[in-house]
Amino acid sequence: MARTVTERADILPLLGEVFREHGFEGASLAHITARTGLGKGSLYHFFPGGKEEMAAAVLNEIDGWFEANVFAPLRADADPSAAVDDMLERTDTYFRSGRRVCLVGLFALGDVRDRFGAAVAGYFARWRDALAAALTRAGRPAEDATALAEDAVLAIQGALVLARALDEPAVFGRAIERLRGRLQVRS
Amino acid sequence: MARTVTERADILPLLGEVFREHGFEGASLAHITARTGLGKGSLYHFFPGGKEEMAAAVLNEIDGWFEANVFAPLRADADPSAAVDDMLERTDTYFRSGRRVCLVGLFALGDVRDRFGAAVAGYFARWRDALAAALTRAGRPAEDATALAEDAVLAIQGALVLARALDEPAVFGRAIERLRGRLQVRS
DNA sequence: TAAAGAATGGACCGATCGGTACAGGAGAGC
DNA sequence: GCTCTCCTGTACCGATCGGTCCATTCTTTA
Repeated sequence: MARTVTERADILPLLGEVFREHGFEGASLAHITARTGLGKGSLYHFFPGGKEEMAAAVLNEIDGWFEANVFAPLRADADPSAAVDDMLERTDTYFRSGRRVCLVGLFALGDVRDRFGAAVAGYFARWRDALAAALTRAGRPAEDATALAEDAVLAIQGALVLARALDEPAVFGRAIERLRGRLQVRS
Repeated sequence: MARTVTERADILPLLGEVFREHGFEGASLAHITARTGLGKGSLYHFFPGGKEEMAAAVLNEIDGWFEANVFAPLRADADPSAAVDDMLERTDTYFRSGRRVCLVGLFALGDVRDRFGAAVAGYFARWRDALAAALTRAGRPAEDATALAEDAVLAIQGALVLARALDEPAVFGRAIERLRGRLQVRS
């Protein structure tokens, strides 16, 4: 049989797309095989745990990307307010300016939250705390930093919901722009 | 056979619960019959269009509630800033202080958005516009009012996502509190 | 009290679900 | 060439899916 020299990591983005489009329950094996081009045999070879393991792997990959590209810089970058700006820019790019849904947020709303609860909660908690740390380092009082950080993370999620609900991606860009103003260090 | 003198309207809240818990795809007829106590015969008697008609009816009921209790007052109440306060309070009550998910937002994220696109978009658009109208009437410049309204609607949705993701309902209350400050008429 | 229509439960349908089993082809090492 | 491991497609499984159908029962009306 044809061998498709596929790496497990190569198909994670495709799996992510399927879960984003259909949710966990709606992402049937038929959808997954169609999108990835892999038969069930290959799929279960790479992910013996089935759909659950696939979703966990995708969540883990997303988490890793944000940890490396967003959270870590917020916590440790020499220039905290530049790190905040970078966060907004990378977030806008990642979510394709509001045309892409947040898989973690999607899972949070559904009943799969119970299955991936720790991963989902950890992702948002670390985002919020890393942003609060950056704002504190930038000179904000701790209390303001915490509130602002929570507000920013929540606004990003809400903007994704509203952009998709209204089928108006520009909503997301406007929200990011407002956040830029709100998170800026007051001079 | 036992007759359960049920009104169609009486089971809408139960249907809402099932859709909220499992999403559209996940809300199986088995779940629905279990929750409502109605057999498939009765269900299809009330909703000949099946699940799709059930979901549409639930969305319509939700929309009606918000239209009467939130949107209309925002547009026409004599005291616009009191209407804004009422909106926040009723929203907090409706979403059980962050313990309840927004079905419209949930549908917006999933692939069912395409099926109920008009209802979903209409709900959020009318919320945003009604709030903008109230803020304008309260003396805000039109541009500020529009931006503030969009930001508030989006923050409510995001707060619901984050509250559920972190399993921390208090997130919602804090978001509402911040909105109260942001939407207040500056004296 | 009899006929009509609304409401009801559940058997049943074909399709699809997630998952398993397995036979066999491709490539690496020898 | 041989073997051994890795990968692959697919036939198949029981369970469940949304939906149809119908005999039966209850309520209403006259």
